[in-house]
Amino acid sequence: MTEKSKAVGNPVADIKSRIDNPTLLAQRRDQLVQVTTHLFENQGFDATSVEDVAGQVGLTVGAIYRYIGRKEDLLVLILEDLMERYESSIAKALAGKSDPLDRLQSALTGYYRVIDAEGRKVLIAYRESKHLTDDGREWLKRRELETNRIFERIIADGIEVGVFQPVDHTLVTYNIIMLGHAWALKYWFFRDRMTIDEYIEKQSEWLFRDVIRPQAAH
Amino acid sequence: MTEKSKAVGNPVADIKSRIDNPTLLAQRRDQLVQVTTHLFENQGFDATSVEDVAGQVGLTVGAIYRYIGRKEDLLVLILEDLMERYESSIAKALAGKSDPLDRLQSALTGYYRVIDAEGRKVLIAYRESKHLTDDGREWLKRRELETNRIFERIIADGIEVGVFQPVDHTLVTYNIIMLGHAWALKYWFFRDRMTIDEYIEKQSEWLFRDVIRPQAAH
Amino acid sequence: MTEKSKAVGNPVADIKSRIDNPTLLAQRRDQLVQVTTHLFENQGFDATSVEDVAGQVGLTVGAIYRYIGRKEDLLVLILEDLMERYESSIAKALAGKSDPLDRLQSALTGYYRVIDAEGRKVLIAYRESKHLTDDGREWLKRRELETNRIFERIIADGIEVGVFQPVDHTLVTYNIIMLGHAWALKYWFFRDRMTIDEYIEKQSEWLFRDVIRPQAAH
Amino acid sequence: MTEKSKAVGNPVADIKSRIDNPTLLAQRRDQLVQVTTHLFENQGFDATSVEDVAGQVGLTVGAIYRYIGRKEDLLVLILEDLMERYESSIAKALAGKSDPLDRLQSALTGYYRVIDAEGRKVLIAYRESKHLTDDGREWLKRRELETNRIFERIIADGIEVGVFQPVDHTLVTYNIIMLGHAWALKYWFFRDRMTIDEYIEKQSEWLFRDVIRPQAAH
DNA sequence: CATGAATGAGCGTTCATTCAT
DNA sequence: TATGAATGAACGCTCATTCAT
Repeated sequence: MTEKSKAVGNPVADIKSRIDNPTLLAQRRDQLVQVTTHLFENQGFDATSVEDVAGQVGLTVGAIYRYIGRKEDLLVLILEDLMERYESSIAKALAGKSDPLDRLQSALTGYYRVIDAEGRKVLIAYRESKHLTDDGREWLKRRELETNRIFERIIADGIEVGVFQPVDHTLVTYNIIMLGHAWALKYWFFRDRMTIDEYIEKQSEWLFRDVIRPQAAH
Repeated sequence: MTEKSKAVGNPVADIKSRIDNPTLLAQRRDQLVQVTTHLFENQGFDATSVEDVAGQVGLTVGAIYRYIGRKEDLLVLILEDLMERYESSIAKALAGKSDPLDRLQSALTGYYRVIDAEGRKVLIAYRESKHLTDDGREWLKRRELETNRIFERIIADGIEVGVFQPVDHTLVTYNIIMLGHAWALKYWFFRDRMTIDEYIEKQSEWLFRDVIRPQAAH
Repeated sequence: MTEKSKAVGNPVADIKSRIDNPTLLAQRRDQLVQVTTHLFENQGFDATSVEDVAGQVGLTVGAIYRYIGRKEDLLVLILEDLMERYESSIAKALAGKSDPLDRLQSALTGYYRVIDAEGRKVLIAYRESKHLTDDGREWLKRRELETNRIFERIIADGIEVGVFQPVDHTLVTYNIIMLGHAWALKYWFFRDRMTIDEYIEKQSEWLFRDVIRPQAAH
Repeated sequence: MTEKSKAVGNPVADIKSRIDNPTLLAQRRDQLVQVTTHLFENQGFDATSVEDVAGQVGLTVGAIYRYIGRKEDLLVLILEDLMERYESSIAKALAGKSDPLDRLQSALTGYYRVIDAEGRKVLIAYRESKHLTDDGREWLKRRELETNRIFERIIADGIEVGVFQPVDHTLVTYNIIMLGHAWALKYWFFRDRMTIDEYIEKQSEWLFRDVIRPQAAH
C-alpha cells in the first residue's frame, strides 16, 4: 500500500508546460483556476470547450496549451487549489490553539468557511472527478484523506487526554466533513434558511454535544 | 405555491415514446434503467454514447429512440426509479409503526438501505443532474424534498408529543439525509471499514442520542 | 424523340400498391393527396416523415406502404392531381366556345383559377420536383407541355383565321403560363394587393392587348 | 415600418465565423458560394451533406464550420450573392442613362443577364428558401423588393414625365421580374429555342410595346 | 511566447422501409 | 387489410489537440 501510494505521482507536478518563466506560469494558472471554476460549475466540464476557456482568460487556444498539457489538467489545478485552501485555512485557524475542543471547533470553522467561499470547487470535485485519470483520482482521495487526518488527530488527542468521549474518530471525522460538504451540495436549500455562520454554529453544537465528556460525569 | 408546483411538469410523464404496447414500454425502460445506471456510473453521462446503451440492451440506436425522446430522458428514468425506491422502502419500513423513535429509526433504515443497494444512482444524481433541463432539475429537487418531508414530519410529531427534544427538525432531517448519501459518496472509504448495517447502527446511535428526551428530565 | 417519350413510363400507373379494391385505393390516395399537399407545402418534402403522413390520414406507416411504393410516389400523386385539375378546368371553360379570343380568355381563366385554388401544389411542383426520379421529371415536363399546347393551339388558330397578330405563340403561351404561376409563387406579395379575379382581369388586358388584330388596321 | 425593417436582422452579417483574417474569410466564403451553388442545384439542399461541401472545397467538415455557423448559412451566402449581382448589374447598366425607356430597357437587360449567368442561384432561391429561418425569409423578400423598386421607380418616373402610359407600375414590375425568372425556371424549355439575347429582345418588345405613349396620341 | 487555422473522429438524432404478427 | 416494432445508415455539428507561422 505504501508502495502503491508512492507509485501514484503528483498530477499537479506532472502537468506539462512549455513556459520557462515560473512567475508567469503561476500567474496564468491562477487565472485559469478562476475562470474554469466558474465555467465548469456553470456548464460542466464536458460542455466547456477549451475555446471557452481561452476566450475568458484572454488567450488563444494554442496559448492555453503552453500552460497545461491536457484539458483535464485544468481540473487538477482547481482541485489542488481547493485542497490547499483547506489546509491553509485550517492551519491558520489552529495556530496557537492547544485545547482539543477549541482546536476542533477552529478546524471545523476554517474548513467550513472554505466550503462556503469555494463551494463551486467543492461541487466540481463531486461532479467532475470522473474526468481525472485513475492516478488523478487516487491522488485526490489521498489529498482528501490528508486533510481529514487533521480532524482525526485532534479528536484522537482529545480522547487521549480525556476531554472527549471515546467515539469512533474516523466516523466522526467523516461526519464533520460531509456535513460541511452538505453546505455546498445543498446550498440551494440552505441559502434561504441560514448563513454559513449560523450553519457552523448549529452544526457544531449538534456535532460536539456528546463528543465532549459530560461535565456531570465528574 | 400549489400553482408553482403544478407549473413544473413531470419529466417522466413527458418522456416521448413511439411504443403503443405499455407492457413492452415499461419492460424496456426497466432494462434501460439497469443498463444506463451501470454505464453512467462507470463512464459518466457524456462519455456514454447512445450506441453504448443500445449495444448493452441488445437494440439498435433507432430502437432506443422509440422508448425515449432524448438521451437525457435516460437520466430522468434512473432518477425517478431511485426516488420511487426511497418512497416505497420507507413506506414499507413505516408500515404499522407508531412510536416516533421507532418510526424515525425505521425510516432511516429504509432510506439507508436503498442508498446501499442503489448507490450508483445516488452518485449519478449528484454528478449528472447538470444534464437535466431546468424543469428537470426543479422536479428532482421537489422529489427529494418530498422524501425528506417524511422525516421532518416524524421528527415534528415526536417533538409535539414530547418524545423528542425541540430540535431544528429541518436541519436534523438534512443531516440524516446527507449522512445517508455519504455512504454512497464515500463508499470507497467506508467499504473497507464497515457494512451498511454497522453504518446504520453507528449513525443512528450518533444521530438520535440527544433527539430523545433525556431521562434526567423525568 | 417519339421513342424517348414512349420509353418514359407513366409514374402514376407505375406506383406499386398491394390493395385489390380499386375504390378503396382511389379513395385513400385522394386522402393522401390532400394531407401531403399541406404537409409538403408547410414543411417541405424532406422534413415530412412518412409517420407524419400516416398520423394525418389516420393510418399506420405500414398501411401507407400498401397504397404507395415509395415516399416519392406521394409527390407524383399530388402533381398528377394538379395536372388533371388544369386539364379539366380548361376543358370545362372551353366547352362550347369557338371564338379564338373568347377561348383564350376562358382557358386562361380556367387555368388561373386552378392556380389560385391549388397554389400549394403549384409551389410543390416548383420546389420538390428534385425528388422525382429522372423519369418522373420527364413525365412532369411532358404533362406540363401537354397543357401548354392547348394555349398554343388556340393562339395558332387565332392567328390562322386572322383574329390574332402573328405573334410567337410559343413565347406568348409561356408568358401566360408563367404569369399564372406568378400568382402562386408570389402570393405573399399579391395577397394584400388584389383578388384572383382582379389579377385575371388585369393580366388578361395586358396580355391580350396586342394579340388582337387592332381594329384600326381594317 | 422603419422600425420593423430594422427589427429584422441581416442574416449575412449574423453568420458566425471563427476566422479572424477577413481576406481569408471572404475568399473561402466565395469558394463556398461557388461550390454549394452547383451542389444545391444538382442535388438539392437536403441531399447535399456538409461533407460533400467540405470535399468539394478541399477542407474538412470541421473547417467549414469555422466559416459558417450552420448549414443554412450556405444558402444565405448564395442568395446574398445573387441579390448583390442583381443590384450591381442594374446599377452598371443604368450608369449615365436618363431617358426612362432607355433606363427601363437597360435595367431589364442587366437583370435578365444576371438571371442567365446565375440561373442556378435563381432556382435555389425558389426551391430552397424553405430552409431559411423565418427572419431569413423575411430578409430575402425585403431584398427582392428592394431590387424590384428600382424598376418601379423608373416606370413611375416615366409616367410622371409623360413618356409612359399610366400603367399599374407594381404589376408591370412584377411581370418584368417574373418573365425574367421564367428564363431560369423554364430554362430546360427555352434552352433549345433561343439565346438569352433573343429572349431579352422578344420579351422587351412585348413588355414595352404599350408602356410607351403611342405616337398616334400626338 | 503567442496565434489561430485545420484536423478528424465521434456523437445525438432522424427516418424510409421492412416484416412478423 | 392493417399494425407497429425494428433496422441501420446517414447527417449536422462539436471540439481537443496540433503545428506552421
